[in-house]
Amino acid sequence: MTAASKIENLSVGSLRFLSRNPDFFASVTKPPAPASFYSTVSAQIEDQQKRFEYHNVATCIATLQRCAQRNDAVSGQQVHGFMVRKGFLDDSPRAVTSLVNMYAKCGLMRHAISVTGGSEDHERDVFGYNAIISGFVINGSPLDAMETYREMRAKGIFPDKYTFPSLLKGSHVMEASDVTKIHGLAFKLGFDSDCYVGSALVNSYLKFRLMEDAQKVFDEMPERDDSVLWNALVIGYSQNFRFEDALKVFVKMREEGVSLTRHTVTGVLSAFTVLADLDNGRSIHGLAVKTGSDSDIVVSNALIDMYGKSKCLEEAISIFEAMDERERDLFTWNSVLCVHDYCGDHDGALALFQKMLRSGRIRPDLVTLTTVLPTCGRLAALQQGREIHGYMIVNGLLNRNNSNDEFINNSLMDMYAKCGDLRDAQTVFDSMRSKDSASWNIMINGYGVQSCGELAWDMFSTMCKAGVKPDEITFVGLLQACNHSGFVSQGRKFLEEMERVYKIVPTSDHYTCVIDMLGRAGKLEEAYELAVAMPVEDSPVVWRSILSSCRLHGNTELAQVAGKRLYELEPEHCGGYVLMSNLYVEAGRYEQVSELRDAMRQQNVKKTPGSSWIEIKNDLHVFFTDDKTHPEYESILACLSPLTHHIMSICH
DNA sequence: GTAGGGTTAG
Repeated sequence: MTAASKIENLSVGSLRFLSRNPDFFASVTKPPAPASFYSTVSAQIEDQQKRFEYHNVATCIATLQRCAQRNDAVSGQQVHGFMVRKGFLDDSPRAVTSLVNMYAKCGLMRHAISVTGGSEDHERDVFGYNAIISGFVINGSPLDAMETYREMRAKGIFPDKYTFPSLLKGSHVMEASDVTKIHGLAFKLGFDSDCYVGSALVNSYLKFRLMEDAQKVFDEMPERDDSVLWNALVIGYSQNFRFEDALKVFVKMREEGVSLTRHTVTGVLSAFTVLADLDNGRSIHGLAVKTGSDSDIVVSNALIDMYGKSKCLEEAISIFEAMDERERDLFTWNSVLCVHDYCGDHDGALALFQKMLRSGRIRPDLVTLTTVLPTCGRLAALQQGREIHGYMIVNGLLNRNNSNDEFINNSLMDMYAKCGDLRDAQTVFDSMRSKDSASWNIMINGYGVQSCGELAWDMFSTMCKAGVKPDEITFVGLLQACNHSGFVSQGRKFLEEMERVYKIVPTSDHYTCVIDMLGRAGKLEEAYELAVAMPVEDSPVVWRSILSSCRLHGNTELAQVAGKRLYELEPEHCGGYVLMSNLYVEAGRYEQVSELRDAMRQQNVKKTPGSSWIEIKNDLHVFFTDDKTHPEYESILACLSPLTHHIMSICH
């Protein structure tokens, strides 16, 4: 039993008794602990007690603050006993407040409550209420804080300027009208011009997206030289996706000479991260270096995120490498893992994950695992994915009734589906108590890519019956499923119903799926007509798809049209040239082939050879076209040939 | 009194 839980096990009643009978405090047992630890702590406490004999209320308060910082309820309790004996609590509301804060910060709210009265003979004053309200908010019970505030108001006790910031910190569980009411009272009492109250009000309004109210509070502040006030506005606009306003505030802040803090830097960086605005992100990095805030761990994490989301993996890595290994926190690791995955370095992401585990400093949490699972999926690393699943079970990260359930299970399902293990994906899916649209989408897509069109289709019907609204992604999966299974008329029907029945406007992705489906099925004219007539802009993907269908069905005329458009859209990309070249080779038009090769040389287009690979017992085996270098080449071929023949016999 | 990380398609 830990010292803190031992104290928590004393009932509130017994503590009240202790407060009134100071001598009894002396008999409270010392914390149980291993001998070496015990002797050190006990020596420290005795030492402190000796010093207290000569000390006053002020030193007690200072000690309590240290106890709170160190989460050391045991020493705090010793100080408590001493203060009771000396009668320090009787005439110093500040002393009571420090004591309450100490218990609250150590997570012992029941003790905090008992110290500040609550009994009939010992009424709580505004200081006591402030401490309790703040304690509830610190300990994640903002509703209790609100209740305490109402009780205080009902007793006719007026809040002071310290009440509002604490109370408003829990405003995310309130109604917007509560904030307005609190604001009204702060105004009446004249506290709304206090900069702490002001920034708390700005923050609360921003949480409810009431930007104009927040801006008004800010504009009416008599003194605006406080960074926190500005930071609140910058961060608020940023989080509400009003990046231009965030930047305007930031620029104005600079003009007015308000000093930047690490909070300003992270706030404004998050705007540039979402916008993937590398140039401005870099400027902020420069500013962070100038002001010295780049050494802050949160700033470093935000920089990793910014560079990564701008696809500058190397710069993200250099920030990560420059950090002190002991500073790197969970956020750092999660950011750097996510960024590797985002930039397509899936191998790097898995290697880093292994490094994180080996370092032993930071334990992966659910965010880490939900980041790494899709990476496993993309690499088809089923074994690693399974190990992570096992880790989650062993560490009790699953089966918890938390709000992240869908997130985690969706990542697991996706990993299994991408690795081709649809049975396990389905098992996870079936075990989920609540499913969101992503859960259904993952299964629909999973069945779709495995050419299990009917199963994908069934999933879709069940999803609709379960009352989950399909979204854009659902239809991408569904149309893909039709494509892979050759359900041409059904695919066409879904595209038409999307807008008419489900009120979802098809995007270029949806058209691309259908065009690809039509092309593969040999309906080249129809595919071409749709590409020309569709109400969205055409993309290289569309024409590459048509081009490869032309090759499949030997249509050189349409191929030339598609090839021309593809060249207009992306002259530097090799895909179009390769497709055209193969097509000309098959048609025996070797003159055009050499023309194409010249064009490629002129444009400096290079073709990276495609490869496939498989991982067996931690060994990676890679294969290129016409590559006979594998030591087991002969036996692989012996297995492969009958399979190829079998597939061909089914297809024809 | 203020700040940072995660799932589904293409």
